[in-house]
Amino acid sequence: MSSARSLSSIRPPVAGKREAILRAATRVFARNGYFNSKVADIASAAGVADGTVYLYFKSKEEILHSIFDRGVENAINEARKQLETIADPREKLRRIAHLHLERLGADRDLAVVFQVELRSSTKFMEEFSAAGFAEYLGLIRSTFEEGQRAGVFRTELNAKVVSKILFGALDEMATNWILSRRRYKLAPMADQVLDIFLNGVSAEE
Amino acid sequence: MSSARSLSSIRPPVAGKREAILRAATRVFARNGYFNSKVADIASAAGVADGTVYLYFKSKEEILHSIFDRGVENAINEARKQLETIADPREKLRRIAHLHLERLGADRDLAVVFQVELRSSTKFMEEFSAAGFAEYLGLIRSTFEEGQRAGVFRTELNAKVVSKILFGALDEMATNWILSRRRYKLAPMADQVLDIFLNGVSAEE
DNA sequence: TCTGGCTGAGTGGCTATTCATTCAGTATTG
DNA sequence: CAATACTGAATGAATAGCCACTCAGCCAGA
Repeated sequence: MSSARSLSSIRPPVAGKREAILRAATRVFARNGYFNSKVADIASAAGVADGTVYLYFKSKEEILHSIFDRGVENAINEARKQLETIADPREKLRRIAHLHLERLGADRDLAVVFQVELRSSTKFMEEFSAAGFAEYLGLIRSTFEEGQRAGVFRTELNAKVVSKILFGALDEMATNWILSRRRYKLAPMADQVLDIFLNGVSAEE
Repeated sequence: MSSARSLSSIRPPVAGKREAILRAATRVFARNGYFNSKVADIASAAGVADGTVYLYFKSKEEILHSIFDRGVENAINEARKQLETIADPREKLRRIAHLHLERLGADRDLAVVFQVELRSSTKFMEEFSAAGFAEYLGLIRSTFEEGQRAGVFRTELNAKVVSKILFGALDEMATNWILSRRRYKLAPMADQVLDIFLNGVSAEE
């Protein structure tokens, strides 16, 4: 906390602070849980004073919201972009699954926040699901429907249910990965899930 | 609370109160979330004084633990019992899935606590998962392995991963059901999940 | 000197837990 | 049988500690 006068000013003049707080909050939330995390902890982890947090965020809750919003937005954008270059709906789903697990597997703290902290209350989840989550599920669903029209997926299946199954399976992989003390790679699980999933939903050849 | 002198003594001397508190707590946690629920709310919902809660439970957290413990124990016992009467591993898995969704679908408050409140922090989840959750996943896994030995499921699949997929899919059905404002029956989803799942894991015929 | 980003000690509100007290009901005594 | 003492479940007011958020000023750069 003792700020070296000359070095401290090297920091990027204005920007960065909001970002630093978000990153610090992700780490703190991941370690202690949202409700057990003190704003003071976040502030000190970010290297700013308590009050500074309130210059960038209205409340502790808004910090959590921001983490989620940024995360989902990035994920969806990235997915949308990559899907454009793929034609086969099966490969599209495989791509989505990979991105999903790669992203979470690359940042354990972020993963904890997404898999655990964001589900702390129905109120949270309802607000959140209204926002980006539904859109994400929708992305899976429309890809699946595309495959049904193309004849590669069984048409008698309910696309809504199917998309939940895929999402649920991936989600469980992520949650289990977090809770496991064994350190393994998360991303490769995507293929195992997709293998079973595609086998289950594919039309007869 | 005004105790009619003669009638009050008819009440079961000691029991009942603990149960009432657990039920009330389930409702209160489901509505407000664990961290936003006051012990005083639970007490008044149960029709007892604040202090009485502490005659039956060491702390607010222990109440949550108790709800979980009782729930998982019941679920596993019931599942084990029913599985004895079934031979076909495919039917066993179907049975498990049905029981899973029936149980949650029958008690929305309990479902909320299980799907949302119990995941409020890694600390909780780690403690909990150590206990009953792992056992539950194990039940699915051993059933699947039984099917592999019997030749009805593809033997090259990793049973651990497969059980997570099935659990994850069911879990997502339950969570979605809770968050949906649409009122539909949860239990029938089990068949849709199993249809795809079994199709995905079955050995060639 | 002025501006505005930043600071961090202090405030107010909140709530888990405690514990002195009450009071049925039950045993003991005369 | 009546009077008395005892027991412990239940109560709920009081406590103690916590922590999100505020704000009066500080300081660095222009």
